[in-house]
Amino acid sequence: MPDTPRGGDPAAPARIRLVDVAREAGLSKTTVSAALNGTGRMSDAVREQAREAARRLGYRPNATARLLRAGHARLIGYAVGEFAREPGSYMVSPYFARLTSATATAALQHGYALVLLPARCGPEEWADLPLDAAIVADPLDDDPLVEDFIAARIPLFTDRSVEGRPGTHWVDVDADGAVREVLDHLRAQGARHIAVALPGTATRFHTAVADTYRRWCAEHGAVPGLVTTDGPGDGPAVAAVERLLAAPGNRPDALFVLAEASPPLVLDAIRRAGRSVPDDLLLVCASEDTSAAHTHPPVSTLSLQPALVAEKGIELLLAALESGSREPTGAVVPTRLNIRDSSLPRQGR
Amino acid sequence: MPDTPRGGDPAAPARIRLVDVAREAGLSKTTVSAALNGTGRMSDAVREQAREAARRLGYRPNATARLLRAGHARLIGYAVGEFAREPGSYMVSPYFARLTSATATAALQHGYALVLLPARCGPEEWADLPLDAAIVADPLDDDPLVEDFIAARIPLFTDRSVEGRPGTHWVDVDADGAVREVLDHLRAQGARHIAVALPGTATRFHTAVADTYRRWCAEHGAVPGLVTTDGPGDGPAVAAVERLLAAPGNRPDALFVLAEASPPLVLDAIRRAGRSVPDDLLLVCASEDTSAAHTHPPVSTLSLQPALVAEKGIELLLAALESGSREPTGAVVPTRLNIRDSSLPRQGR
DNA sequence: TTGAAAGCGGTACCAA
DNA sequence: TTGGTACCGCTTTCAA
Repeated sequence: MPDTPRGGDPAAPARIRLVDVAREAGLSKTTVSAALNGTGRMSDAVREQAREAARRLGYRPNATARLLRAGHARLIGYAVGEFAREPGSYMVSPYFARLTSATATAALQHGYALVLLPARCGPEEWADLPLDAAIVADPLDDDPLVEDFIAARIPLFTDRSVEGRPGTHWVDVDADGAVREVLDHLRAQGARHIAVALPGTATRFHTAVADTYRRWCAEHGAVPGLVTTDGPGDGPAVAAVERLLAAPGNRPDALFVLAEASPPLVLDAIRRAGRSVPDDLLLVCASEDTSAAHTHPPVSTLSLQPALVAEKGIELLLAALESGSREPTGAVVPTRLNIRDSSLPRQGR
Repeated sequence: MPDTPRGGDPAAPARIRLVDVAREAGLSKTTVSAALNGTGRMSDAVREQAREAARRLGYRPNATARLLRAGHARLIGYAVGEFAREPGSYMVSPYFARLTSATATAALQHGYALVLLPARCGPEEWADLPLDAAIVADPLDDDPLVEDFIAARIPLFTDRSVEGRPGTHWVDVDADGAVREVLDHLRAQGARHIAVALPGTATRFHTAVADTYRRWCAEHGAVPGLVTTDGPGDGPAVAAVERLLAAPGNRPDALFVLAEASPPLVLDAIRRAGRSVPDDLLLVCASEDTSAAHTHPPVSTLSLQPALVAEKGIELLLAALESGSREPTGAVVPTRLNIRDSSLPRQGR
C-alpha cells in the first residue's frame, strides 16, 4: 500500500520509492534500479516490466539518496563580495549580471549547477548545502567568505588574492594591459590630457588600474587627472564626470570612465558641461552596457569580458574537482576594447 | 587511521567522517552527533571532548547525508522562460536581474537557496538535483518546463497560466491597473494622443497591456497608436520609438514605452525626431532601469515591482511547502508609477 | 549519561 | 539473468 502516508501531513500521499516499484513489479530493488538506469544485463521483458511499474506508480528517484551514493552533488555555491551595497543588488550591474549568467551557463554545460548564496554569509548558511565547490566573485580584501571556504577545504574559484593557496583557483582581468591599450589608443587619436573616473570603492581591479594609469602618465610626461565617485550608482558617477570637467587648469581632452555608469548618461553629462564628443573630448567607458552602441555618437567601451572570466574559472575549478587535485591554478584573461565613434576624432574617420 | 584514502585518487586524504571523530574522542557516533548538534543531554566534559576532537580533525558533516535524513534539501530550482534569447542572457535585463536577485534574497531569508537552471532544460537536467520546489519566471505559452515540473509533482511558482492546477502557485502583475494608471495620468496632464511601444515577443503581461490599451482608447474616444519592436534589445526598441514619431497623421502627444530600452536612449531618439520632452511630448517608460532618474528631464517610469512579485511568490510557495498542501494559490501584485518631469508639462509644475 | 542499531533511499558487489 | 546485502554518512529511537 504505497499510497499510505508516512509521517507528517496524513493527507499527503507518501512518495513512491524504489521498493514500492519493486513490489509492484514483483522484482527486487536491484533489478528495478538497474532496469531504470539502463545498467546491468537482463531480459527486455523484465526491463520493460520494471519500467512499466515505475511509470504506473509515477516513480521518481530520490535525488538526495543518489547523491549520497555518488559522493558528490555537482553543486557549486556562488556569492559576490559586494562592496557596501544591499544584498542581491549586484545583479543590477551589467558586469555582474553577465558574469553571473556566464558562470551559470559554463557550469551547467559541464553538468554542474550554481547555488545562489547571499553576500557576506557565514558558514552556517551553506553548511547544510552539499557544495562540491564555491565561487566568490570580486571578493573584498581578506573576505571572510573566502577564508571560510578555504578553511572548510571547499575548492574555491575567486580572484588572484588567493594565489598559491591549496584548493584555490583564480582568474584576473589584465588590468595593466587594458589600461595601456585604452590610453595608447586615446593618445594615438591625439589626446594629451586623459582624465580618469574610478569607482570610490577600490576593488583589486580598480587599484591596479589607478597604478598603471599613474605609471603610464609618468612614462608619457602627462599629469594624471583622477577622480573617484562618492558611491555606487549612476548619480555619483555622473557627478564625478562633472567634477572632472569643471576642474580648473589642465582641461582634459579625453575621458576614461571606469565608474559603472550608463554610457548615455555620461554622454549627457559631458554635453551639459559644454563639451562635445568626439570633437573636443574623446570618451571611453569601461562598461558591459549594450546601450553604449546606440548613443550618438556610439561610445567606445572597454569590456572586461565577464564571459571569459567565467569560462576560464569554471574550467580551472572543474579540472581540479575531477582530478581531485588541490594544486592551486590561475590565469589572466584579456579585456576587449570596442572602438566606436566617441574616441575617434572626425578627421580620423 | 582516518587519513587513509578511500577510493579515487590515492593522494587525496579521505574526508573526516563522524565515526572518525567518535574514534578519536573515544565516544560513540551517537554521542558525538548529539554533542556537535547541541542536542541530547550529556556532561559538559563529554560535549567539549567531542567538539575538541571534531575541531582537531577538521570535521565537517556531510550535507548530503543530513539531507537524506531530513527528507528535504531546501533547494529551489529557478529558470526563466526566456523568449528566443540565448541562454542566460535574461540577467542583462534590469527586470529579470531584479526579479532574480529578489527571488534569491526572499528564498534565502526563509532558509532556502536557489539553484540556477538553464532555460528550456528538460527533466534530465534537474532530475539529479534534490529540488523541493521550482520557479519558472515568465514562462512561455504551454512551457514544457512548467509541464515537466507539474508532471514531476514538484511544487511550482510561476505566472497565472497555471491557475488552479494542484501544486502550483502564481503571481501576476496587475497589467490592467497599471495601464489605466499610466494612461489616466498622461490624460490628466493633457495628453490626447497616447502612443504605445510594445516588445515584439508578446508575453502574458504585454498581451494584457495591449488589450487594456485598446479598451481604454475605446472608452475615451481615442484612436490607438501601437507599435511593436522587431526583437529584444535597445536597437529595435529605439527604432520602434522612431517609427511611432515618424508616422504621418495622428501626431502623438504622449508616449508609453513598454519595450525594454534604456530610458536615456529613448529620450535621445525623441530629441532626434525633433520633439521635446515634456514640452510637446510626454513620456513614460516601463522600466526598472535606474538611469531613468538621472536624465534631463528625469523619465517617469512604471515599475513592475519585481521584488514584490518575488516576495509574494516565495511566500505562497513556502507556505505550501511547509504545510505540505498541494492546494493551488495565487495573487495579483500592483505596479508602481514613478512620476518624474518627463510626464509633467512645465505649466503643471 | 551513553551507545547499539535501525533506518533515510538508492547503488553496486557478488553469489546463486 | 536476477536478487540478497552491505554501504554511502548521519540522525534518532530505544535500551542499557
